[in-house]
Amino acid sequence: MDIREGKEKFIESWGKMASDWGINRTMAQVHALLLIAPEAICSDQVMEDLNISRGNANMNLRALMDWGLVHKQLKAGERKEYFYAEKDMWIVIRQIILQRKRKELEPMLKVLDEVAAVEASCPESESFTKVVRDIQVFSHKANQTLDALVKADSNWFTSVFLRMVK
Amino acid sequence: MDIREGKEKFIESWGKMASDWGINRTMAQVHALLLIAPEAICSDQVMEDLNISRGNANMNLRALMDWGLVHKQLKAGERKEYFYAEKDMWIVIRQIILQRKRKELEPMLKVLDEVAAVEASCPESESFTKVVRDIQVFSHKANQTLDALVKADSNWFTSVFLRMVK
DNA sequence: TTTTGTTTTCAAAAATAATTGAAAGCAGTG
DNA sequence: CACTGCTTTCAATTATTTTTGAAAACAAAA
Repeated sequence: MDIREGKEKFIESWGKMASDWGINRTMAQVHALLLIAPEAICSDQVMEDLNISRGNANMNLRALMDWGLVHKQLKAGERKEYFYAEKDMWIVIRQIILQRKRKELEPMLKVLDEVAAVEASCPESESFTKVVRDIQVFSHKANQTLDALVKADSNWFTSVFLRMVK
Repeated sequence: MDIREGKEKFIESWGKMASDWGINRTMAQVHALLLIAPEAICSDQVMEDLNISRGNANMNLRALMDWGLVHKQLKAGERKEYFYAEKDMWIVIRQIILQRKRKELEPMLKVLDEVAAVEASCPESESFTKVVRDIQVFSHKANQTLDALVKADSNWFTSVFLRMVK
C-alpha cells in the first residue's frame, strides 16, 4: 500500500466509523483529512480532496471548530483562511467525550432523574421504577468516570488503563 | 409525573439517545418497552404500544435478539411468541459493548494496522504515519480495556470505577 | 466608494434510512 | 389435505438527513 492509498483508506474508514456512531460522515472525513495533513489547508483544498461542495466544506469545518477539534489559521498578507486539526490524540478524545457527554449523556441523565422519581404505587409500575433506577445509577457512574477522564492527563489515563487490563 | 407519563418519557428518551449513537430509534424504543415491562409481551402489544407496523415490530425484535438483549418465550398451548428483555444492566451494557466492538471498533483497528504499515518515505507522509500510529496505539488500548470490561463481572466494574473517580 | 476575493447561508435537490402492508411462508390442527 | 393463526419478507412508500450551489454578506484593498 502506498501513501496515497493509505490516506484514502484512512479517510474513508474514519468517516465510516463516525457514521456508525451517529456523527456526520463528511465531518469526520474533513477531520481525518486535517489530522493527517502536515500543515493547515484552506477550504478549496478540502473541497477538492474530498469532492464536496463549498457549502458542505464550510459547514463541516465550522462544526469541527465548534467541537474544538479544528482551529483557524490566518496567514499574513492572505485573505484566505486555513485550518488545522488538533493532533494530540488525548486532547482529541477528551474533546469528543466532553461534547458528547454534554449533548447526549447529560440530557438523558436529567430525564432519568425525573422519571426515576415516579412513585412505584402499583405493582405493575414496580418493574418500571426498578429498571429506571438501575439505569440511573449506572449512567451516573459512567458520567462521573467520564468527568474524571476529561480532567485527567494522558499519563493518568495510561496508568488507569494498565490497572484495568492487568 | 404519573407512571404512564414516566414510561412514555423513558421510551422516547431511550430512543433519542440511541439515535444519537447511530442506533435505530425504533429498535431502542422496543428495547425500552421490554425493559420496563413486568413480563414478556407479544408483537401485537409492541405494535400497539409504539404505534408501529407488524413488519417494523418484527424486524426490530429480531435485531434485538441478534444483539442478545431480548429473548423469546413460548407459552404452553399458545402459538404466539412472547418477548422479554434482559434486565440486568451490567449484562445489557456488556452485550452492547461486545456487539459494537465487533461491528465497529475491530474493523477500524484492522484498517489502522494496514494503514500504519505504510512506509513514511517522504517527509510529507511522516505526518500521516505519525497520526495514524497514535490513533492505532490509542484504539488498541481502548479495545483491550473493553475486553477486560466484557470479561469482568459487575463488582469488578464498580471497584475499577471507584478507583477511577477517586 | 467600488471592486475583489472570500465566507456564509439556506431553499431546493439528492441521497440515505426507516417504515409500511400485503403477500408469502410456516407449522400446528381438524 | 386445507384451514388457521401467526411470523417473515421485501418492494414500494415515506421520513429524515445530507449536500448542493447560487445568492447574499462581509471585509480588505483600490
